[in-house]
Amino acid sequence: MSTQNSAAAAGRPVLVTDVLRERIVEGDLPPGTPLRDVALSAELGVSRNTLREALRTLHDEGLVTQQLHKGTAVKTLSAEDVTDIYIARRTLELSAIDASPLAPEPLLDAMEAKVAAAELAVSAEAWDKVGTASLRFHQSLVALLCSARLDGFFRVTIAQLRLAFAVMADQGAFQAPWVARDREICDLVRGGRRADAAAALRLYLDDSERTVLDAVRANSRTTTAAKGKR
Amino acid sequence: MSTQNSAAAAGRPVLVTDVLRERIVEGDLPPGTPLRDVALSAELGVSRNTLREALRTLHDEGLVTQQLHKGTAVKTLSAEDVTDIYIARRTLELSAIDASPLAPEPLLDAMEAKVAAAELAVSAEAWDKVGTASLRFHQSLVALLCSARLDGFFRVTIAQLRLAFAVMADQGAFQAPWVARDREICDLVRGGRRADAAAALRLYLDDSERTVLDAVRANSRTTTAAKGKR
DNA sequence: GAACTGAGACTGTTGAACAATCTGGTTGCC
DNA sequence: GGCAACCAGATTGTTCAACAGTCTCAGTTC
Repeated sequence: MSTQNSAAAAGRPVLVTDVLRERIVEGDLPPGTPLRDVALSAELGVSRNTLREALRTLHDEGLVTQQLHKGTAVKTLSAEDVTDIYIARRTLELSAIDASPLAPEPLLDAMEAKVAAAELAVSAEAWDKVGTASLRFHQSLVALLCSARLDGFFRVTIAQLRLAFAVMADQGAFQAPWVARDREICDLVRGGRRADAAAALRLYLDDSERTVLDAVRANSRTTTAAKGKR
Repeated sequence: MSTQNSAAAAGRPVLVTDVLRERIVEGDLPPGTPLRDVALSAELGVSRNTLREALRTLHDEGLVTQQLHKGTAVKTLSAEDVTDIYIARRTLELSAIDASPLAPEPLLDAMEAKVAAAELAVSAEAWDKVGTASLRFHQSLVALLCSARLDGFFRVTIAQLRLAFAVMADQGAFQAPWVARDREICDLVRGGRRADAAAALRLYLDDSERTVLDAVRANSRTTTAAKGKR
């Protein structure tokens, strides 16, 4: 009766996986950080085997890299990863707009609620929360497709994208325009103007990809320079 | 994702995962089969912990179900799973046709090669191979999107679909028309007639979904009846 | 300065052990 | 006879300790 499991029964490995995933996508464990199983298992109070299971799941989710006998480390996104992720985003999000006329009303409401939440974060100037809130809107957009599998894939993909966010310089108030564009897209979808919504989303994703790519390239330059200098 | 490095650097857990996945999608281990770790680890010559890691990966891939303290079993697809999977198929495959004009030529050649392989299986009357060969064509279609992540997701999704194939009555020569339609779609894509290709693929997936749904429903009826009788 | 070498650290994997939980059958009671 | 409590075996979830294989890196040697 020590720790009540409020939700459905979850084994320890998934608990540990959730903790580590949170730390990684939140930037607490920056890309490149080695994840030593003996140290982590001691810190989290679980056995090495349990921790290894968690690391394997994170590997399957693309959040960490595993090299035989070299261990596990938080993944550093390459430029190819970013373009790959944005192909997936365009595919799913544009398809979702296509399918929006068939989507049940509650899902559209949920989508609007996510935009509102993002706007709230902006007006509260909680810049560290804005990026996450915006991504939640895009997640709810994909949810219009009504496929749990696509939802899960998109969630994992977005988590990977946050690996890049973690190393980006904090943009502060410069994040507000993204939310305004989220609102525009959301309203166009709700208004049934699919073509306009798709066009706006396309531009949005192009701009977003460019921004993230620049950040990733800048980061890779500094890290390789640091390594070279050493 | 997990089965990429054919050459070296493959730990035992991924080896075991590959073996079990193969047995499952090949129908060797039919849906509902319990996977007892102690027996399996002995049979495969690995420790229980190693086997457990493999089972977790298969769970993450949606090929098995895991209930706390009730163990692991080969997943039985529900009707909802099938519709879910076909939403994903429509989303990815139709998007791939949209993107086909931008796809590099070698990928289009590879796609055509997969159709030819399927046709070869038909003319050889190797009916047990035809379904797999056809799915490989659809995999190569999605590959036109040029996203490793989408490729991996589609591979996993198709593997789940094969769980349904495994319980379907062997249709023998009735599988030939599917390959003819694959050929038609392939040629339309190569000819740049995207709209026609998309229309043909849409009909194809509708028919395919209906077929699989019927099989899954028939199977669930028999299994529930059998359980009730017992 | 480059190649060899050896110690230490870490990973990969195993086997045994124990607690918690599920399952099916048995007992006892009405 | 039917039903509930219950008990024993089986299976899972998790831990721990151990060992071999491999990598890293500093020190040594030429």
